[in-house]
Amino acid sequence: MQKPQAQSTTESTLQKIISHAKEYGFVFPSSEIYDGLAAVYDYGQYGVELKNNLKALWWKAMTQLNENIVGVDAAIFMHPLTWKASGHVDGFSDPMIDNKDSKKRYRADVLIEDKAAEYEKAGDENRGQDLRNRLARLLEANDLEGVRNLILEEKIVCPVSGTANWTDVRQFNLMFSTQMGAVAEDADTIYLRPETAQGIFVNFLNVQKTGRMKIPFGIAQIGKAFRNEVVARQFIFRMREFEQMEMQFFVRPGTQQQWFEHWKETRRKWHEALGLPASKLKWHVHEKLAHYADSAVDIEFEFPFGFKEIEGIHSRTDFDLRSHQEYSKKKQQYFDNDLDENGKPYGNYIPYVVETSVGADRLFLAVLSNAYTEDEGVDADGNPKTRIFLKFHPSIAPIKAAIFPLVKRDGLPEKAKAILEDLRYDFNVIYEERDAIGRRYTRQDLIGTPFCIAVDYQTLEDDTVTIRYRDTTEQKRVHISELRSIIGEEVSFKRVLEKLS
RNA sequence: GCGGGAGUAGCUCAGCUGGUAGAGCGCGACCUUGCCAAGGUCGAGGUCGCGGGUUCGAACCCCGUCUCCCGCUCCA
Repeated sequence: MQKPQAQSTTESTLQKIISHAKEYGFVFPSSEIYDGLAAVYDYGQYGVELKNNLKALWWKAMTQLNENIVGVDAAIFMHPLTWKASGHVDGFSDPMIDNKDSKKRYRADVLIEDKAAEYEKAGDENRGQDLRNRLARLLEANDLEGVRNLILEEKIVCPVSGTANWTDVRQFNLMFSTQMGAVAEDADTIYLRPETAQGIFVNFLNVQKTGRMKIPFGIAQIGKAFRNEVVARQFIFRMREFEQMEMQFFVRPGTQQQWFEHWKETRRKWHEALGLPASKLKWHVHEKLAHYADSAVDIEFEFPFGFKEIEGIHSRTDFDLRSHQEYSKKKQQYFDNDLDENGKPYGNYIPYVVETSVGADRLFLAVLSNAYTEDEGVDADGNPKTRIFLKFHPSIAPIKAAIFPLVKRDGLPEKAKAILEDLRYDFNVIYEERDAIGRRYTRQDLIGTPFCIAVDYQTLEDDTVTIRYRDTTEQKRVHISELRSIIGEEVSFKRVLEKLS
């Protein structure tokens, strides 16, 4: 039997990347020996190096290269009121209902609101308003059965099947919850944070005061977040456990638009500096804004399955700090000593916030799919073959260089190992002597190692080695003493970050 | 959660009308070799996703279930 043809080349590209990621130790399905866990993945030996490099590069760009941005690492567990204040408890769940005939799913509240709008359009304002009021009361009381009864009572039918054969109304809360404390009945429900941002907002004053931070300033954080997505798909693009790299920039009210523009441009440049081509990046401006935002734009990358968000830049106004002030009863304000146009201090205010938020796993997938390269060429016998390699920017490659003795005797291994010993404290380098040297080159191509260093008989005479470049497969003969500076120059974060200024 | 497709060795797959599993590549050891997936010898690795059922006998037929991919739905 024939394997079904892939629907399109883009789908098979994703398939190839998933297979490659698994086969060469980048990403494994979680708990695979138990059949895996839906939408959860583990990073393997090379994946973790790549991801760590991406995080380090982001961290450097956001904190150390900005005098006024510092980092925090907040706990995943937070006081339950945090999520009341942020709006996630009320706004992060939806009542859903399915029609059994058409198999279509709807938001139950939307169905009823549409019906109300229908009445109003027909001129029956009272009946429409009455319906809305009843819905509001049911939602307030979390009476899902009541919502369903209301749908039946109003004889609301599925627009597709035209029937009223409905399932129960179910609440899909996107936050994971658990209990804190040893005794469950006494315990409070604790949520796993659905975003890292709140860990920054609740520490705004701690950092501002202990760091003597002056507005405008930022707080950066890298950490895990959790969302119980109804549907998690597309490999590591949408996972239930994922990692965010985000920075909240606190600004004087009224200046948020200029800072929004600033970060929008800065962040896009960062992705380009990393090697994501400009042609594969685009803006997506949000038409419908989240409850906290006054401007929002995504940076989208062209994944094998189309343009999708890798980073969001949001102007969050003072929504979060103001809300935390209300719930915590602690003033979240800042005294601004700078003088306004009238020569008077700006004084007390709750800062506005501009947020940049990258999905670390999405960035990983973007970098991996961008790096995946198939080159048509010929093998040593002149037969056509495909050379597959991962074209990572050297600064983020899991392994920076592999050192090979040309043969496994005559003192070449010892010479090669001495080079390894000299370089390993500065770079992630490996030594390999098994198999023919051509195969060793290929193995390094497959995991994206940018440089291979070969020790041959000439090395014993004059201390020179060949350095072979992954992308071109070309070789150059250099002195051993030059290796540190050649590799160091290529893999330095500076090569990436200097493009930002 | 619904619909469609898939699950056999690390990877890609073969396995006929049911008769208790194979190939290529890869992997490990050794020999030979020495610059782009070389050759030879030997070897490891699979309760055919899992659980039931039918049958003398199931990778294959039936039922259930899990996971992945695609399309819906949802997405702060």
